[in-house]
Amino acid sequence: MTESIDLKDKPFDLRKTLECGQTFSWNEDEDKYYTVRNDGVLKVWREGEELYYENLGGEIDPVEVLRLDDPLEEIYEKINRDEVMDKAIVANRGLRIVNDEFFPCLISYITSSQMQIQRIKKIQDEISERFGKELEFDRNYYQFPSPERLAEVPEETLRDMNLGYRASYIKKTAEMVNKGVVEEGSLKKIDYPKAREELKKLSGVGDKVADCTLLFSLDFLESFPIDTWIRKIGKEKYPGRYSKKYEEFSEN
DNA sequence: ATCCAGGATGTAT
DNA sequence: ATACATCATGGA
Repeated sequence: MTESIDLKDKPFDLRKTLECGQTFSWNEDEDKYYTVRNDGVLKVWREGEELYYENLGGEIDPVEVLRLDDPLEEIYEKINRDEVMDKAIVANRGLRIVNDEFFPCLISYITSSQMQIQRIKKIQDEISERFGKELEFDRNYYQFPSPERLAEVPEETLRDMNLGYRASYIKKTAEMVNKGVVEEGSLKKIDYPKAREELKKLSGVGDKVADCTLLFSLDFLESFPIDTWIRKIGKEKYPGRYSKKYEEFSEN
């Protein structure tokens, strides 16, 4: 059954949101985007001021996973403090922070170290197709594998997927999450600094990967990940606020 | 051929 | 605490 959401007075750019590189859990097929969660698939597409969506085998709420209720206009007003921010807002209007699943999000950002976005996406898809559960609806879909499943994949197999030195990080982290060393439910109950320290116990998880995981899958909107680009732009545009120390720069 | 891409880790200051 | 080399691999 197809349903729809009215996007009038609600800035939302579907393509920018799903292809800017914040999430690696969405794919495009026949002009519709889809994502797999649990045993279901959510498809979304836009026509004019309507966002249409369809659930297959589950009930995934697009408002939740695409954060459609975030008050973007209010946020724009609040952060529009200079010319630089104004340009950024205009150029990326309608780009929303997504709400991803914890484990796939975590693994994708461990993969992301020194990689290009399209490669991260490719590897994320390969992991799902090779190790994830297959779902059959109008066609075949693949879940991202559970921690339990990914933990039993040999490191050598991961290396064969051109993950390089990240193979051991992923292997170890999958094992740790599977053993419950770090647990999603617990992370959501503690505050940002503590959750961040917990995540950094995982192999291959440092400041940046921890912040991305916290922001995109655990609702910690106070997280401000600093990648090479943000660092570069920070140096250029905000020399006064810039700091070599990750946390200090992030807070400014 | 050389450099860089959504960084993290181990080791030496 | 901070600086540096090192870690695989693909693409420009």
